Amino acid sequence: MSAEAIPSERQQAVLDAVLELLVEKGDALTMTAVARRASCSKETLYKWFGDRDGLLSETVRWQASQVRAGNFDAQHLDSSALRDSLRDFAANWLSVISSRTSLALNRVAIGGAGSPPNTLGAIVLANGRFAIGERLKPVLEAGRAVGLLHFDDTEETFRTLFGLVARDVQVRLLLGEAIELKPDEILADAQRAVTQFFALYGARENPAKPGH
Amino acid sequence: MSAEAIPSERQQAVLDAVLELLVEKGDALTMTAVARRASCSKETLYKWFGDRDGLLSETVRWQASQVRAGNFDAQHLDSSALRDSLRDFAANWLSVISSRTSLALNRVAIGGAGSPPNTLGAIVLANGRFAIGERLKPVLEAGRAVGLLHFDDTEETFRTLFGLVARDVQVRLLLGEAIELKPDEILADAQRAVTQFFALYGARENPAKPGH
DNA sequence: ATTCAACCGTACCGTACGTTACGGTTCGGC
DNA sequence: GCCGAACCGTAACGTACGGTACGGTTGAAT
Repeated sequence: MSAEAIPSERQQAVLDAVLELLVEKGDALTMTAVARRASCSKETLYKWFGDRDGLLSETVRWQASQVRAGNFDAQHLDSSALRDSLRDFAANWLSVISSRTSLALNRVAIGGAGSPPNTLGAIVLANGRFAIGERLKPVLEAGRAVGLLHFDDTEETFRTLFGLVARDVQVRLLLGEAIELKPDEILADAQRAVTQFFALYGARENPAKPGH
Repeated sequence: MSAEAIPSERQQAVLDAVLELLVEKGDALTMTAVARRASCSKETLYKWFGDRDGLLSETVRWQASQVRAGNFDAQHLDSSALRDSLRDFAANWLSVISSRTSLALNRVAIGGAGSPPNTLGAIVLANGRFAIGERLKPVLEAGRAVGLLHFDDTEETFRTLFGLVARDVQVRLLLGEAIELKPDEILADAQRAVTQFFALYGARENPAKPGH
């Protein structure tokens, strides 16, 4: 597979097997185990993906292609619509970073990010943090255009929103703490983050009252 | 070494060698390389630290014992003193999580956090995220006691401050992005985080004007 | 001077994994 | 029905590493 090609159905099945094993075994994933789980030969793995790193890279892209959340349209943008969009984004982001597959992929990417070439880390960043940023910035700027938000630097503003949403959750999960996020907790957390975000960047009329 | 003992000077030299190699080689650290770098025998390594995991655990504790920042006293607590304390905390925390040694240790801990027993991840969390929380909470509560801060849940409040300080920096660094944080940038970032924090939790007189 | 414990350097063992090679099988095209 | 490509299952190779064993050396206590 070249870096741009879409994996065939058979190849997708292999990549799903990789995801399964990554969740189960963590970085102790072996090519033999992948071949056995996917009922394919190791020779095929190497023909399709080049080497172990290529297989993992393709797995990252495959998983990323599955979590693209719905787009946010900038139509009928009043305050509550913007708040809803941001809340949905935050909730989606929280459930992604706390999903077992995302955690497993981030772990192997981080574990291998020590010494170059650091292919996995770059791919994860491009498909995770930066992809979400590019999808959200138009929403923030649309909110600013209609006077609902006040800020200068879109990138900086997004980073603050990112911090308010993720807080210490991602690092704690990556380090193995067993945090269970139920759907309603995720929604409440997302709501809190958005409320705080509007307290910082929202239009000044109707000052928010954060704190609990 | 038992889990509680203080390493001897010779042992500290070994642990420093581990830190060096961890920064250089990442998770590809081998016992042979440690022995060679530290000019000691592998037999001694195993006698002192039990096994590879024990060596890494002791290294985490050793590094953590070196980054304890100065305590914050709650005397003469006016608004600017509290802001300074929080800013110093934030700046210290940013420089710690962006240091090469901390990054290397977090990477190996995260890489091994996939499958139990996850000793390293727990140790890193206890000495990092949770230790900093326990040291900062008294400051927040002292600020609340004198009416400078308004909040209900100390833990929740700290987590928000954590998010405002770290934002996406830690994850991006862990994934291998080459972000250089100069001291003045760290200080400016810390200042921004504290300003935003006071906008959310500060006393209502003198409303802050965040955004840049 | 002797003893003894700690330690260094190195050789060694078992194992596990990435990668390659090969024989057998399936299946679409002719 | 035949051919060739793609693929499966497995065996094999080379290497690298964690962990152990052992002889030699130092240095302090007696």
